[in-house]
Amino acid sequence: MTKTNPVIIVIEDDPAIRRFLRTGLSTQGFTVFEADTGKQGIIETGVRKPDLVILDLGLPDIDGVEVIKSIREWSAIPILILSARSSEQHKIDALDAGADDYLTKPFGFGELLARIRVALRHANRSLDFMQSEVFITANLTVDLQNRRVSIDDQDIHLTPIQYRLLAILVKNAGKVLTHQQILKEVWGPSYQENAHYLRIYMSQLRQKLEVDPTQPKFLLTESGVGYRLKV
Amino acid sequence: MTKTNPVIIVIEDDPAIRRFLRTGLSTQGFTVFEADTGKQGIIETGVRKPDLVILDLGLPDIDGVEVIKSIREWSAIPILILSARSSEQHKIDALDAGADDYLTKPFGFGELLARIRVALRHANRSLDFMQSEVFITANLTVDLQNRRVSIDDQDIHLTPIQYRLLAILVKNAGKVLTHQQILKEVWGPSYQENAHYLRIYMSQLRQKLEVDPTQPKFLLTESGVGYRLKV
DNA sequence: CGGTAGTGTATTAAATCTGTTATCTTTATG
DNA sequence: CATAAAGATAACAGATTTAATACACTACCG
Repeated sequence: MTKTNPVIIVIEDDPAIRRFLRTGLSTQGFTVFEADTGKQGIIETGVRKPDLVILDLGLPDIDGVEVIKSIREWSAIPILILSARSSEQHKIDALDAGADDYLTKPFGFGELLARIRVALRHANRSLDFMQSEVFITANLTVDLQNRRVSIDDQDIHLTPIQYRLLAILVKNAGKVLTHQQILKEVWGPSYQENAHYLRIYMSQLRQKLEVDPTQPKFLLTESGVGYRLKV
Repeated sequence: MTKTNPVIIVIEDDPAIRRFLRTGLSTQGFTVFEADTGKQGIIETGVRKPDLVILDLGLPDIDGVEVIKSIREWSAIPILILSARSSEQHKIDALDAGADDYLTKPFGFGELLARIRVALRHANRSLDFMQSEVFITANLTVDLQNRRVSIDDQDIHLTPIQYRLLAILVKNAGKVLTHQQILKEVWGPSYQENAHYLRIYMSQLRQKLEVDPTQPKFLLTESGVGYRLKV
């Protein structure tokens, strides 16, 4: 799992400011792409799918508000406005068109970074809900984020212990887990003696999840050792 | 009409500015509550559960950044900073502590409103990206933007707590929310013990929204864990 | 062949968790 | 300050989950 840098697109016609932003943001660990016109910026945004757009409102070709609207037609990417115009109506128009923040030139680079962090924070929060890594084998689906288990797209209700047991198996899918490990994780450290509870609940899980509980397809027994979830 | 106004808490020690904000925001359709100290503001926020907090950093009792952190310990409510201090470091500190925007006095009221709209937009977008801001299942419709709940196109009146409870479920539709999470979001951080309040209000919600409250179709119980709104 | 260790399944009582009603208190509002 | 709406609290009935017990089955080995 490699952590990739956040991607930022700078849409700005002034080469000096562009350069200032590029070098500054790069050293802060962002990957920066640039565009010097509104049209170009819209295209770049569509192609690169950045994490954030920094947009100068004073572009030569299109009005900045149109750029905002155009991006908002298909995306909720945070848009941060840079502008020399400090008139209130400009700010209101841009923000209502879908911009997330508005900075008036001249601005401090530290403040810009802080506001970028705010914007990325927002974006990540909404992303949290979407990206749910789901475990799938054959007809079984386990969604640990949403605490949801389904078989053939049909929701299966599990009791807390049954779920915890399945969850630890999913988290270690493919690996053999010893009775000890499972008991400690699911029931707590003081239950390590009662190994038969584990069999009871494993049986219940199989009844609910396996097509033929007597011939388990994924909830496998490793005799004398423990259990394993087949991938 | 079920529609209730968005609630804003103004934490500000200067009575003149407080009055200015109260009258201005009220005429714009917001319900405004006030606090003149940081401590009071934190308490009010916990009790009222507003949609947005407007916070003056120059409070007499506690440092504004501490107020931000205190609220952020339990809630993601948008916080908009008003401040006479225009120093960059102040802005960075506040934004990194968890504030969502920073306005320097003197500010235009129109810009304040626009930035409030941005903040509310963010809050409402937590799950549904740009698609319908309206949640629909079977005969139930929940419009978070307009705070409107209807069943078979018939408006249903919900009390504030009932609505917040439903709203948090809708925002996390499909996901299991623990009692703790719900209590924290709906009643505030100090109510995490009183899990039975949750049951009472869930019961009320079911009475109002489910066809057969004894056989819930979307307001599902996850015994021992929490509740979930079925998608 | 019998015994043993490891395993799977059914049953049930106890413990825990949940739903609902009723009542009292607080709050908003004219 | 009276009234209505909403919220807090207490009490109890009902449902679910868990723990505990019992018993059947298999494979392996002497």
